[in-house]
Amino acid sequence: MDDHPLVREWLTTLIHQQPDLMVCGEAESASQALEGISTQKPDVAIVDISLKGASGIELIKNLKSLRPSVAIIVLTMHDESLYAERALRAGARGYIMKRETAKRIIAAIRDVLEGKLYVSERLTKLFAEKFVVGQTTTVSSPIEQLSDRELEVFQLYGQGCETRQIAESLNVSMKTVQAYCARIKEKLRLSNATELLREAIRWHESQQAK
Amino acid sequence: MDDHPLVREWLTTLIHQQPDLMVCGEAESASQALEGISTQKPDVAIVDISLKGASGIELIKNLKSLRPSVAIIVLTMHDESLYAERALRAGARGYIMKRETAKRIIAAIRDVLEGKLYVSERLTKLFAEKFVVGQTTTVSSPIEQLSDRELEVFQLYGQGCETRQIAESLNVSMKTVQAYCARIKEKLRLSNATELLREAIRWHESQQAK
DNA sequence: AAGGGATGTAGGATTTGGCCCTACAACAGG
DNA sequence: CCTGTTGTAGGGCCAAATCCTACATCCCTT
Repeated sequence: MDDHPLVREWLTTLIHQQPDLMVCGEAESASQALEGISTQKPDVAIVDISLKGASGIELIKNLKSLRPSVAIIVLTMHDESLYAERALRAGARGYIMKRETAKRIIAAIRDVLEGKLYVSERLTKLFAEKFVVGQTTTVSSPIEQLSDRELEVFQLYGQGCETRQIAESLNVSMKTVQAYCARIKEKLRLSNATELLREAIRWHESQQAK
Repeated sequence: MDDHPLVREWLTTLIHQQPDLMVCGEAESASQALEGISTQKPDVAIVDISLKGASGIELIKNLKSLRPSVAIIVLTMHDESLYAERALRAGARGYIMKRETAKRIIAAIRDVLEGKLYVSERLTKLFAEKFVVGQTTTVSSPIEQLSDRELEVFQLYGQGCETRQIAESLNVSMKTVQAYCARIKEKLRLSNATELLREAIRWHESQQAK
């Protein structure tokens, strides 16, 4: 599932070229995906975590709880160092960036079908290191300290959303969003909404640039 | 040219399926693109404006000045309402979002090869309207339309000031600053304070970069 | 010269949203 | 088991955004 028809088309073609794989459905949005997965019962679901509306992490959690048997692969342009860990903790079995080659993607699908975890070599090492160290060190950016939900609202602010819109797109009350804001401000040591907004926008722009 | 091999692969395949079109090169970065275009002399260049390093708009300008005969199509995930105008003013002949279908993309290439401009219907209308309304004086950036005072507050917002501080440093009442805001929003077609702040910060950062 | 639009300035009224405090259930980890 | 973190949200207060209106200046055009 991906919200760019282009990428979906490409992926479908690619997978069809493999004798042992088959595409049983595509989806543009989270709800479509959930529906398709219910009726088609695939072994693997490939999702982008930058979907319209809310977060992909949330989607993964939903998928996982509704259809635990479906292995989820995240295919996205977002940088792995920030999202991979969250995605995997949320229940994904693979994380691959769009900048990887076709071969890799097929390899990832095969790995995951066999029950293995698929992540880049770089990440494997990083996880291993983190595991050994016990997470005490390596806080490169305070943004990593944000919880999933906090990060979501942070991102949405960065995209130019307002509190109301964020609340709507996450299906929670504005009060909740404001509570997240308070926690974000605490974690990032920001003193007011303007600063938060500024940081969110900066961060968003810098992500964009990658 | 695109920095996701995936998208490049897909595009190449797609174009090769057309009997009348041919891919003569790919590039991952701006410099590669300039080099490839110099040696291969294509009729059309398809570029993403979210490349590593500098701005894609800048790249378009460079391409345009170095190889005026190459028609440029922007293929990107960035929202047209924000970038299309800049891209076209910078010299591109087409703007299409990745979320469009393959057909559209091929159609865009054909249109541009024939010397036509390719933009979405929505944008066509928007441009037409803008044109009719006037604006004969080629405003390369709508920011140039701002009056002195308006620009001052815009800049101050971009630097991270808040309304109160701006009012103080200009020695006027907050009311006045708010009035400027209203006019800025009108001129830049922004609908609320958050958007204004976003644009101000963006603009500030981009000035910084120069 | 007169009239019209843009500009600098600001008040009033209303709504929205930010901010502080509190709360509570679920879950995770020590 | 207890404590901390996370997701969720209500109440109340007040600052700020929004909407409307106003008016003096200055510049441009008819």
